[in-house]
Amino acid sequence: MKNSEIARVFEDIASLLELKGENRFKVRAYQRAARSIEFLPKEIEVMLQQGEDLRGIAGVGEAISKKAVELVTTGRLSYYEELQTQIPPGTTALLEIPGIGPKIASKLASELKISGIDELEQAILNGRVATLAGLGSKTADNIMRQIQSLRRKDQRMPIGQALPIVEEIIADLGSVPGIRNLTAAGSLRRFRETVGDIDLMGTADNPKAVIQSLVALPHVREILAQGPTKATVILLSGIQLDLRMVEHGQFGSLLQYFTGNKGHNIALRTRGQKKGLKLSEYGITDLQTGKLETFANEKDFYARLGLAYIPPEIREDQGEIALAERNALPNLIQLSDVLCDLHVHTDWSDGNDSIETMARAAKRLGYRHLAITDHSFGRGIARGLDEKRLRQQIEEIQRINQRMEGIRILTGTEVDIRADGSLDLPDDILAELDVVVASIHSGMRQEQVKITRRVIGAIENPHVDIIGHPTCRIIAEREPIELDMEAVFRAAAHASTVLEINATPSRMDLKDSHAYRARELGVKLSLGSDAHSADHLEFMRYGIGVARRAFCQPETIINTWPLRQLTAFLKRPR
DNA sequence: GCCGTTTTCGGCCCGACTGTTTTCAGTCG
Repeated sequence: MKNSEIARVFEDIASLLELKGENRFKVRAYQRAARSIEFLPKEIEVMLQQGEDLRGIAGVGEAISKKAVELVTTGRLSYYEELQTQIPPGTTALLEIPGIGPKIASKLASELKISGIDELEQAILNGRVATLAGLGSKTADNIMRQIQSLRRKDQRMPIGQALPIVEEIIADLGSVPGIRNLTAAGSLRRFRETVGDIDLMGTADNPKAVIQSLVALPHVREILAQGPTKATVILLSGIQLDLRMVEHGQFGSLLQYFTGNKGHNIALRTRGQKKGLKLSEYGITDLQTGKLETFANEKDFYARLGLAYIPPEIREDQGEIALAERNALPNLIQLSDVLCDLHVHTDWSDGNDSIETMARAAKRLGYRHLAITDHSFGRGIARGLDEKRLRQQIEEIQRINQRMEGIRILTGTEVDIRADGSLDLPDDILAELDVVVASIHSGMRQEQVKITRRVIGAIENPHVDIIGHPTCRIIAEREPIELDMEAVFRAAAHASTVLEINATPSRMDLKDSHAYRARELGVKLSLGSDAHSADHLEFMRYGIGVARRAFCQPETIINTWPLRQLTAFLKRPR
C-alpha cells in the first residue's frame, strides 16, 4: 500500500473523529501523521521491509505506528472500519465544503439526515437548511455557492499557473501609494508543486486603500470577505486569494506566520510558549511583561527564538527546527549557483528558437555553458534527429562555439528509451556527444517490473549521463509511470548516472520527496528546463524550488559544477 | 494521540471574519 493511500486513511480517521466530537488534539494528531506520511520521502512498505521503526516519523507514535503496520500488512484497518459504522456514511464528504466544519456537518446529518453533497443541495433548495437553529439564509446561500464552485472543479492549482497570476497582481497593486513589502506567502512561497489558495502579505500606510484596490482588480470574480486588514476573494481562474496587511515594522512576523506550514508554526509557537513567549502575526509578546516585540524581517524573528533563519521551502515540520537550533541547516542551492541548463530543445526538433538564440538567452541568465538536447528520431512527431542530422548539428554547434564568446555550447541529445528498453540512437554517436539525456516518451502504461527494468537498463547504459523526467508525470494531468523508485535510485547511485529534476512547471519531475530520497542515497541530480523556446529557460526556478525542498546543496546538483569538473564527470571511464 | 533543555502526565497556537448570537460559536488559515 502506497504512502498516499495510508495518508488518506488517517486523514479520513481524523474527519470521522472530528464528527464524533472527539478531543481535537487527537484529531490533530491523526492529521499531522497523515501529512507526515504523505510527504515522506520513503515508502512505508520499504521501511517495514528494512525493519525500520515507524515511530521515527514526525507525529507517529505507538498507536499510529501499529495502525500503519496493520494497514500495510493486511490492507485493512479494523479501527477505521469500526469508526465508519459510527458516523452516517457521506458525512465526511460534507466537510470538504468550505464553510462546513464538524458542527454543521453533524447537525445536517443528524437533523436533516443528509448524507452527501447532492442531498445537501436539495435541502438548501427547498429551504430546510436555513431553518436549522444556528443557521440562516445567508449561511445556506454561502454553502450553495461553495457547492457550485466545488463542482466547477476548483482543485489545487499547479504552481506554474499560480505564480504568474500572483506576480501580475503584485505588479498591479504595486502602484497603490504607501504600499510596501507585497509578497506571496503560503504554499506558493514554500514552492509546493500545487497550491490550494494564494496568500498575499504586505504592509502599507493605508491598508484599507490596498484592500479596496485588490477587490476592484479585474482579476477578481467574487469577494468573500473584506475587513480593514484582510480580504478574501475568488479570482477569475477560480482560485481563492487572501490578502493580509499589517504595520510596516511587523512584516517579518506576518510573513513568517502566513508562510507556514501549519505544523511548522505550531511547533514554533509551542517552542515560544516554553520560553514564556506568545507568537502571532503581530510579533512576539513576553507573557510576563505583556510587552510586544515587533519584527520587520523573518531572520530577526527566528533569531529571537534562538533559531537560524529557515528557508521557506523546508518549513514543513520535518525536523528543520531541530536543525536550525543546532545551526546545522543545509546550505540550500540557489538559482545563482546554476551555471548551465542541461535539457534544452531548439528548432532542429520541436523547439521554436535556433541554437544561437538559446545560447544568447542562456548567456543573459548568467550561464557559462549550455547543453543542446534535441529529440531523437523515434519522436517523429517532434521532428526528432536521426544520426545524420545529429552529426550536422554537432558541426553547427562547433561553428557557433568558435564565434560565440562567454558561453560554451555542449552537444547532446534527449534520446528515447523505446518500449523494449533499447535506445533510439546507436552507441557510436552517443559516445561522441557531450551530454546524453535518456527519457521515456511512450509505452508509459507498462507494468512496474517491466518499466522499472526498462529505466534501469538505460541507467546502466555507459553512454547515458542523465535520465530525463524520470516518472513522466504531468501535474494534475498524467499519473507517473509505475516505477519502483527505490530500485531506480539505488541503480542510479551505483552506476553514478544522474537523475533529472525537470524544471518545466507542469512536470517538476523528479518531485520534491523523490529528489530528497535520491539525494539521501547519494544520487547526483541535474536541473533541466526542457525549454522549447528561449523564454522557457526561466523555468529553472521551478527546478530550484524542488531541489531546495529536497534539501539539496549546490554540490549535489551537477549544473553548479564548473565546466572542467562537469566534462571530467561526463567523460569518466565506465 | 503525541511528546518532553520545565514534563513519561498534562499539556497541546493564535487571531480575523461572518452570521445570527444579544455576547459568541463556528470556521478558516
